[in-house]
Parts: sequence; structure tokens; C-alpha cells
Amino acid sequence: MSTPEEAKSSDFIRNIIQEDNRTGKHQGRVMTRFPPEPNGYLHIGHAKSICLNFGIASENPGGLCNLRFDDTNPEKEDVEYVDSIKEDVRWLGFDWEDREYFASDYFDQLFEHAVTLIKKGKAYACDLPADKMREYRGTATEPGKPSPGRSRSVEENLDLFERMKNGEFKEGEFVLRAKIDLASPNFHMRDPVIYRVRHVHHHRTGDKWCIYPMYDYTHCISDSIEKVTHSICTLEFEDHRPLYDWILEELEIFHPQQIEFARLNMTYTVMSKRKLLELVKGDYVSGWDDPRMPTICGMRRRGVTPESLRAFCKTIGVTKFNSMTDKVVLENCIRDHLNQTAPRVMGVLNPLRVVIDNYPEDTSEELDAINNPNDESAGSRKVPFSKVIYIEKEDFMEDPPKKFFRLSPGKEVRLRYAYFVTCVDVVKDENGEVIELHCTYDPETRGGDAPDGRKVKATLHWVSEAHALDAEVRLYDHLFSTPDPEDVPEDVDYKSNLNPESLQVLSGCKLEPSLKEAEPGSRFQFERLGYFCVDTRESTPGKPVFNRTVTLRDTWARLEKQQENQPKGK
RNA sequence: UACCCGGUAGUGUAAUGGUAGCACAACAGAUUUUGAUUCUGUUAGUCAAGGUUCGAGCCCUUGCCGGGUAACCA
Repeated sequence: MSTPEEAKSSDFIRNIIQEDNRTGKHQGRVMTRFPPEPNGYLHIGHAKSICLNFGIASENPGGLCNLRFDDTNPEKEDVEYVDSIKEDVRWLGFDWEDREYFASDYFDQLFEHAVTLIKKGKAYACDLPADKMREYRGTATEPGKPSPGRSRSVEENLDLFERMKNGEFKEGEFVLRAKIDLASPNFHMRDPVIYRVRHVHHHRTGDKWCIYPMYDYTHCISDSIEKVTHSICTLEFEDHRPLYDWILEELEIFHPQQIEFARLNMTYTVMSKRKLLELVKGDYVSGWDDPRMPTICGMRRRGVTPESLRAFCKTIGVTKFNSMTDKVVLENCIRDHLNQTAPRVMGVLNPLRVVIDNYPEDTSEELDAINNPNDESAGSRKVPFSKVIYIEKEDFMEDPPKKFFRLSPGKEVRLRYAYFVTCVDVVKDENGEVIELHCTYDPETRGGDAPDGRKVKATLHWVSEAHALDAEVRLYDHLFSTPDPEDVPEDVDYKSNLNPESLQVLSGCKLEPSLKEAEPGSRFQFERLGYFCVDTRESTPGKPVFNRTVTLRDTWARLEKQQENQPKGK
């Protein structure tokens, strides 16, 4: 028996591993790794990779997944990113125990292996400048031509590489190249650079090195050192696999299998680190953790749960096909989990004052409200009710269309957990805008049921004016207004697709008083509206701030939209 | 352009030569003190052409379409 949570999910990668286990390829051992470069914050695409790598490890007996920082480019990397990555992986619910590695920890071994390659005549020092090297590499139809350094002797190469390490050369003066095949149709095999000179400080190794290994060279050896059995990466590395294999074969060391899968694309957002960094640096968003960002920290701040992110990753699957996942799939996973776990409360975002004419003055009463209909153990709470309350502006229409069930003159509705009320008067300001309603209530309907069995079509949420907690509420919409913001003509910047209305800040929202004690980060369902959480950065007891994580499904809004689209409706 | 990879309902994915299934979306209905949730039902798919086979989404060939690669980034 298996619960839905642990239901088996299979994909082509898991199938390969299963087959390897069956044939005893690695004696049943399964070792994966999550290898981020610490040059940015993790986003939901990384979550897919994290869930894949850690998930596979946990599904196999004795399986392990390492966290390894691919930190071979000190110019772009920083400890700030290292720390955030660790926090995000942990928050997502995964544990790498003591297996926290850095490619930079392997710099000595990497150097020795390069010496081995040189001694085998499989690597050489090359002093072609970058632009010349590009030229010498050839084109799609023409093979590359050998650089002058290609024929250097082993001794000379050994000496040159040693001097590169010792800092005798300026940046760009020399590189170390693998000697493979200048005529290969695969450009990565046309004598790729494996070491370059960089006189820069590294966030971990300090000034010890002035030569740094390249990704292709570093990654396969790092995997090998860690005895990774299955090295899972994204599709753009497919063309690198022959190089990955070549290096390990020449070095005659443990040979992991590289497997590529399609990275995640999602509608209404961008996923490239470069673009996300641009949005942060250009102040298009408030930071990496802006709740509109697809970053893990952004979604965390928005109120998304790790459970729903994991469920999402399971839902989208793993393939080699480039696809675009609809954002509603994510939203659905979020609603799914929050619906089970979030306590219900009442909050009015756009308050409309309602005076209940026949309710006694200077008194109030406490009504029982259920905390979570999906979780009996969540219990109930008391909500204060009094003569003046607020309801949502949207819940009243003076001249309602046919299917509008909510409040309008003469209509009776239920106030959730309270009473039936009937609208008897509408107060307007000089502009004709409704500013206050007068209602009467039926004392017999206390708690929300009519003893005479009469029904109402709508139940409204409300907050007592005298007891209300004032709060700021931030409503978020898609960061971009088009489903595929990167799909722009060549002369157009993707940022022109930024949604100018992605953030809406509401102040003077009225919340039920129980929310006074809400901890930063805690999540609630505001009944009939959506899921909200207390902002972890800017909310204070004196000035509470709530973020809307996601709306509830809203059939009425959809109907309204349909009517708008065909104004000829009956 | 050369090379590599891919193409299954609107979207995301199963089917390892043997009944094309699931989820989301959409639509219709039931229930409902959240127009939520829940439940039921409906719509809708193998890129194309040829070949192999008793049998092809799956294998082969060609074409079409999409993506990737051509940094001293990862």
C-alpha cells in the first residue's frame, strides 16, 4: 500500500537507474548530486533538479545525494549565494548531511589530473588569443586548424602549465587545452580549453590559485571523485557528454553516467539566472526574494509551502522534451496543500461599512467559527460581532446582474457564522459612490441557520469595525503579462513584457482580531478570497503586512468575465 | 549552415511490439454556512509519408516542425 504522497513516479531516468540496479552496474549503489554554481539564487527550475536528484537517492536503498558547489568561476561567484542555496535546499526538505562539497576542494587533484593528461600527450598549453582561437576552431562545415602550441613537447607543456600555475603569465596569455579532434563535428571536442589564467580572488581558496579549471573538465572529475553513479544535468549539456566521457576515459578513473533532462519552463515568468539577476539589479523587483520572483526564496516569502513545490515537481515529470508548464499547475499544487492545512480567517480587503440598524448599540458578541473544515483537529475560535461591520465592496451591487447572489437592496444574505441580514438602505457620497449600507438582521438566525428553513444564495465574510485589525495586504499577479515573455522579436527587450500591475498594495484592510497574534510566515485562508501569509520581512505587530500567495478558484469572476466578453448576454 | 536531441488531447505526462491511460485546464451536473473544497459526467490526442511485422505511439527510411551547441561561463 502506498499513500499518494509516496506514490511511485517513474520517468526515463528512474528507468535507467532501475535497469542499472537490475544488472548490478554499480552493485546497486545509487549516488546523485545537486551541483549549483553559487552565482545566483535558486529558482523553481532548480527545485525540479533538486527533487529529482534527492528524490532518486531517497527512493533507492542506500542512495545518497551530495550537494556540490560548482565554483570554478570566481568572478561571478560569492558566499552570499552559497548560503542562500543551502538555506533553500534545506527549506525544500532535503538533507545532504555531511556531504557538502565544493569543486574548489578538488583543485589540487584537478591540477594533478591535468599533469597526467599532459604527460599522456593529451593536453597542451596554447597561447592563441581568444579571438584567434575561435577562428582556428573552424566552422560547422570546415574543420579547425591546429594552433602553433599543439605540437609542443610534453616537457615544454609541463613547464608552461607549471608556470601558468605559478602566475608567470597574464590573463589570456596561455590556456591549457585538451588535445582531441579538431575535425570533430562536435565543437566541444575541437581541443577544448580546460584551464585558464585568472588573477582573481576565490571566495574559498583565496589567492592560492591563479589558474582555474573549466566546467567540462571539472564536472566529470568531481563526479568521479565523489563516486557519483548518475550525473543528471539539463539538455544543453548533451553535446558535452562525449567530452565528459573522453576525459574520464583518458584519466582511467571512475566513470559516472551523464543523463540529460529538459529544464523547466513556466508561463508568465523567466527562468534564466542572468535575467533574474537583471530584474534584481535593475530594481524591477524588490530583490531575489520579491514574492513575484520564481526564486525559491521569493516563493517562500510569498507563502508557498515546500510540500506544494515538491508536489509540483512530481506532477510535471521528467522528460527530454522542451515544454512550457502552465503556471496554473503550480497554483493548483499550492491551493491543494494550503486547502488541507491553512486555518480559515475572515479579512476584508476593500471595506464597505455596514450598519445593522436593529442591532443593539454598545454591545458585541462572540460567535463560533470553524478553523479548518478539512481538519477537525484545528478546532474553532471566537469571532466578535457588533452593530457596525465591514463587508467586501465587491459583495454589494446596487443594480446586480441576473446571477449575482450577493447583497443588493432588499436582498437577504448570510454573514458567515453570524446572522442573515437584509439590505434596507444605501448611502452614497456626492459622487454617487456607495459608501455605507444599512441592513437589518434576523436574531433568529444566529450562527447562520434560519429556524424556518429559509435559504439564502450567498454567504459573505465580514469583520466587526470595533474589533478590526488594520493591515496592509499585497496582491501579486504574474510578473510578466505574456505567457512566454522571452518570445520577443530580436529588437525588443523581454522586459517590455513586464506586467505593470504585478503588485497591488492595499492599505486599510480590515482583518479579524485573531490575526493580531499571527507569526511572520504563518499562512491563512482568508475565506472566499485566497491564501495569505504574514510577510517575513516587513510585517510588524504595529503594522501587519500580508502577502497573497494565491487566490481561491473563483467561478463568479469567470462568469463575470464571460458576460463582459459577450455583453449581449440575457 | 554542420552536429546533437526531441515531437502523444488545449497544457504537462504514461504506455519498454499487444485494449492509447492519468493529471491539470475547459464544459455540464450534484453537494455546500467559502460562487471554495468534494463528487459525477463530457469534450479532446500518437507531426507526415512510406517500410518491417499477424500486430507500430514504440523499430527502420525520408520529410516537416521545435529546441540545443559553435565562451578562456556553468
